[in-house]
Amino acid sequence: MTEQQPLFRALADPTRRDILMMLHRSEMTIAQVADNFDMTRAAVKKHLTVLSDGGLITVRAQGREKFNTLNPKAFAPILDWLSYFDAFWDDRLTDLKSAIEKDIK
Amino acid sequence: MTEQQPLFRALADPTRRDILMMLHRSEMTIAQVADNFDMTRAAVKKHLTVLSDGGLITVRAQGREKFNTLNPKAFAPILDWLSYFDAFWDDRLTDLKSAIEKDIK
DNA sequence: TATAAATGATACCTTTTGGTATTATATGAG
DNA sequence: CTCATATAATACCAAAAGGTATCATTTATA
Repeated sequence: MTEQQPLFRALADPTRRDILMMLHRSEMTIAQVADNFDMTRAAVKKHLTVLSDGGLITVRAQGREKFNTLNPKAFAPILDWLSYFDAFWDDRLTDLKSAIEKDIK
Repeated sequence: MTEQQPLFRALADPTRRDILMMLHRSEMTIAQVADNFDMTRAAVKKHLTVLSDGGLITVRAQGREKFNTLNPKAFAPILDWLSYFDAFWDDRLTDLKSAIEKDIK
């Protein structure tokens, strides 16, 4: 079992979930992310570190800037975990299946 | 937007995720849940309260006991939230779609 | 080179969180 | 009724989390 705690922890804070939404649109430097929040860059940097620890973002240095990029693959373990609760999952799968089959026709 | 913070918060603790796994098998009283952990009943009760706040379990009183039951529907908002990151979602959908199409043949 | 900009690294503070201990209340069994 | 059992409620504690302030380091740029 891969360590899932850093991932769940990373998602537990609303600021961090907001950051992920932003990074979904485009990669951003720390300063750019910080501009969107009413807190210091240092605080935002801490959130980015937690997101990185959870594998949710990757960081690329370019000159004096650091570009933070969303890593969508990191969400997979959450789906895997959710799939354990198959009563719920089955309902969703059924919906999805019928939607797709309809699409195929 | 329904308040999703209590839900994400409830999932952030490993003990609480373990409790959900247990309740997936069958509903349990507080004492029964507590028997599975190396901590006091009071501590377990707190975790159950957080899970209840997140809508993940429902509690039914029967005599002097309280039966805690998993509420799988509460997971839905997480999937909704995940679906926002469609790059990830599309991959999963693609896999799912091919699996289903294969099944149809 | 001098200086501003972007980030890194600490130290520090306050609040929240996860936990215990203790006491009280309600209910089931003799 | 009496006593054990299941839970509730509260106070308390240590550690983690979220945040600020400050100073150092690296990199563009005038």
